[in-house]
Amino acid sequence: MNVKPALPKGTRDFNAEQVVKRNFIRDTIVGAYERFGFEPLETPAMELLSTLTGKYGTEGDQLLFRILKSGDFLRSADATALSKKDARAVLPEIAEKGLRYDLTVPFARYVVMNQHNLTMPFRRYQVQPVWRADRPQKGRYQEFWQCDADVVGTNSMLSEVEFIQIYHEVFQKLGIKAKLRINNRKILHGMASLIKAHEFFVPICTAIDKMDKIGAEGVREELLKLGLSTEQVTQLEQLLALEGSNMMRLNELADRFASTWIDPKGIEEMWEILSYISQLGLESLEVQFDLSLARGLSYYTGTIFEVVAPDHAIGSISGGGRYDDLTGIFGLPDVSGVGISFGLERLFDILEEQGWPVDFSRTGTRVVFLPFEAQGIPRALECLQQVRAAGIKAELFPDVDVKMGKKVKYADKRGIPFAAVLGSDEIAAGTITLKELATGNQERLSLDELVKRLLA
RNA sequence: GUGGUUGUAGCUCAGUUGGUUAGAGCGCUAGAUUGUGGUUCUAGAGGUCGCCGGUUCGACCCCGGUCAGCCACCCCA
Repeated sequence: MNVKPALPKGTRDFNAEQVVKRNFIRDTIVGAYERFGFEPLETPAMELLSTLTGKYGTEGDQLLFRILKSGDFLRSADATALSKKDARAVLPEIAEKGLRYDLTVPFARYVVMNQHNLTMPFRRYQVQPVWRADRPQKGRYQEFWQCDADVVGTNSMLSEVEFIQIYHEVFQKLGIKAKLRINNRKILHGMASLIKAHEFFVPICTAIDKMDKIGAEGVREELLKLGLSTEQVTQLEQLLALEGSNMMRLNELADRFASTWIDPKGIEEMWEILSYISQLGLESLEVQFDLSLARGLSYYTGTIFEVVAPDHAIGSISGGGRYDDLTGIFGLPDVSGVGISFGLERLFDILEEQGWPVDFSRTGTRVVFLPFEAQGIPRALECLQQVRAAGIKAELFPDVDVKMGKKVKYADKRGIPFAAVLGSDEIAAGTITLKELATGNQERLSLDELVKRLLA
């Protein structure tokens, strides 16, 4: 009986070319992280559900992949829960582990577990896959890779400033035109308080976040549907419609907050960030203080980041923010953290669309040795040792019985630029015939000459 | 999780109101070419029409279900 080979929904294989390209993105990001002093961390694919649940909002909890207990787990499960056929009641009985949903929560767990061994502020980066039971779409997968960096143990806005510098560096190196949208949850809270509708904080955020998708009119309708009065909505719209530079809008907002005794903390934080980065001259990254940015994981409490590529309709390519109490849930209060996360596959998709900043054609095997018959193999092995010792990627075509035409064809199909032919003539003369596939030119060379030629 | 849409050869796609042996291009294999690939020519292989069930004398085609891709919503990298 044959099973039909298939992949689970929302997962993919990566062939050689894709892996090389993905590694390029990964190396670019990791290189930036390391230059900023972040050190690596890896955590398990699975975490206890007690670690994961409740961190991502009700939506997020539904997207968690749960792992069934081993063994005859139904026998020990609570009978009444099972009899109700209520998944929510049964799940805790039959599953205690889940696949991680992001890298930030496992990081927070790690920080708390290792708090006595970590020197604060603690900075780490982490590049690993995460899983979400979401419905797949373009640029949206059930298994995807995140490239995170986080700093915990400092309230300083310099952390935010550093992440903006990292954004600048990474997108410049990748050649992606990027726009960083930045806001602060505290400012959003202030806005909700200003219109005296703080009890609607979360739905207000989801509504105004849709600004660029459904427009001002659509947002207005959503807000009214929440039960806000026309005056409240109008007041909110005035804030969202503020014009001018980042600083001008921030100052205007500060005035309004001050006149109504609203906590200015968020404003101050944003002001600090914006003034630092204005001195850094980050020309190739557009930074936009955007009051309509209201998304992000539910644990964010301060700064929130989102990066979009304006030339590509693929959603956000990076997100992040500050979380004041993520470690508090695990028993370590008063440790503020801030982090960002790049979505590897979305960056990949963008670069596939617009082209890559480097040429990957020279990354594979550079020369393949083609002995005519078995007598050529010892000579080929000897040559290969020397060629490889010189740092050249080289391989041997192992089957001598096939015709030379097929051997050369192998080189051609693999995209190997050079074929080194070893026949009885060459062996007798102590030479190698080196054929350049692209031109068809070939020349008889000594081994030293061949190495020199391949290094050119 | 909700709605829509697509699913035919390795790939991109045709397929007559349901009627006998389901086609094309590219790719693949072999030969022309027993020390040489890419061009050309010749021949060939490859499909339980996503899967399961139903209607029918008969289903790639109609109906139901299911799986997967894509799109919109929700949310997000």
